[in-house]
Amino acid sequence: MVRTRIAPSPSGFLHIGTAKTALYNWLFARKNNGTFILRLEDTDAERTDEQYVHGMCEGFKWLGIDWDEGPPFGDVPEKGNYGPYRQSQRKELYQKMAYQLLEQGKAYKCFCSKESLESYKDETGNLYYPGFCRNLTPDQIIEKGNAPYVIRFRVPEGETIVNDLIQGTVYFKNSQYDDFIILRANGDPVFHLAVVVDDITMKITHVIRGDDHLTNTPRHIMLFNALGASLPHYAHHPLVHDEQGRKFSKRLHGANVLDWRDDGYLPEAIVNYVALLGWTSEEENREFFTLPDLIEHFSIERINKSAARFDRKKLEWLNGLHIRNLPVENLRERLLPILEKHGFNTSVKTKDWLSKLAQICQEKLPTLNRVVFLADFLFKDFDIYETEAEAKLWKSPETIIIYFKNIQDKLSTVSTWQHDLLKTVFENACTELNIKLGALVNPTRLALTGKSIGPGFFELMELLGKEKTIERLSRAIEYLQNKGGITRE
RNA sequence: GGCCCCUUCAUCUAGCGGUUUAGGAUGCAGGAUUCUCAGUCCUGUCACACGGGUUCGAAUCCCGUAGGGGCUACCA
Repeated sequence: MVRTRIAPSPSGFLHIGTAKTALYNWLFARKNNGTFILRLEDTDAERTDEQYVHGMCEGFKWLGIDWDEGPPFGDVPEKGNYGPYRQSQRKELYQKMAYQLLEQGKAYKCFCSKESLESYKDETGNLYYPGFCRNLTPDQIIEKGNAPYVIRFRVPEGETIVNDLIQGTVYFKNSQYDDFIILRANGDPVFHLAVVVDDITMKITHVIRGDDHLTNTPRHIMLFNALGASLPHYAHHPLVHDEQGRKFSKRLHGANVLDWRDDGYLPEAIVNYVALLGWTSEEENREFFTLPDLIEHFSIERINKSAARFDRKKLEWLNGLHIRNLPVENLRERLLPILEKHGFNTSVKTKDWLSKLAQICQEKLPTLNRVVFLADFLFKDFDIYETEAEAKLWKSPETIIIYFKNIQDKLSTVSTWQHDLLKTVFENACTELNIKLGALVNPTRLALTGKSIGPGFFELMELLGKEKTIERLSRAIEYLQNKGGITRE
């Protein structure tokens, strides 16, 4: 039975890198009918904040990464039989294990204060615990009385081998690790102990995580061995870099997964893109994957060893692809909150009307938010015409006025306001005026929408409605007459 | 600094000793379609970090060099 986990520290929002790790763990579990566990590594009370806990869970939910076992979230109570799933609630367990190691002589009490150790560094200038308390006699320990102490792990001699599913076999000399602390003076566990104890007790079979943990893994393996537990399989994947090739800083927009939601990206696209950042399908040249597709094709063997840069442009392309892949009704529902957020009242429109809106915008949307630009004129009147377009399309106001009056007359007699019929009306007008369709459509688009670009013209006019169309034509004619007057002076 | 990992077009990558004039995608440039934009289709642009080996033969294996990243806390 495969059991994987994502173990974030709730000291910030859901980082894109954490999302990648979560996704890989989730995919691997789903692929193997295993269990995916969410565990919060909140042993550092200083840095933990409930709002981050909430943001992370919300982020996972948004991405579609659900957990089979994990702490309570919102209305959902704790799930799973290996809880609690917050390290802050498992302190006694860690202490028990630490003292077990202490009794077995695999760990020892260290009475050195942090300050007193500051001057001890290795040849290279790094702090390195010289082992002052490593061989204290029982009498010496009794002498210390109630002096505060930490528990340090007695790092054994020899070497530790990491057999990694992605990195291969990596050798580490134990001598490069000093006797690290496993239990702090205040009784809190340190990350390494907590991780190992949890992975043991939660019966984790596969630890998939960022390769920033690769050099921590020997410590973990030594602890597993000391605790007499068998090792999980390890898979260390490369980190996600920003567009400059550097570590994806938390301060950067986009580091927070929910930034993408706010920017109008689909969770499907984020998941697809992030999966591709360091993994390829065995199916060559395929890039479009839904979550079920990913479950079907995912394999650890095809994860790369080199770090990948984040590329917004490619994400945007993929996002457009996923938007176009959505059934129109689905797209409509996703567009509604965005429209509402911009103050457009969608409740006065029919479902059918809104579906048509989604349909005429669908192939033009790189992001959902773009709908605001493409369709704002359908919800509110505008006060200015796009300047450049006006200069280009309404170069000779007198002529345009003639066009507009002509088409306005014809439109006012149309009884079935439907795009195909409207097109015919325009075609007739063009024949009559002896101009090409574009020569009439483009200036009219500016009159109706205030812009030179937008959805298909006849479709847009259908949604605008007869009354608004006639009204905006009148407004444009009036505007052009005034303008013409000024130029004549 | 030490230890560990990485290095194919601008970017994500395929490639796992001969099938490679190194393939795909994004981007960029151009063309076609067209009521604008977009989409779609077509064409073009662009790479094996460097230096040594091994081999009949290397992007693929080995060793150096350079560059990038990670770890090096009573953070995780």
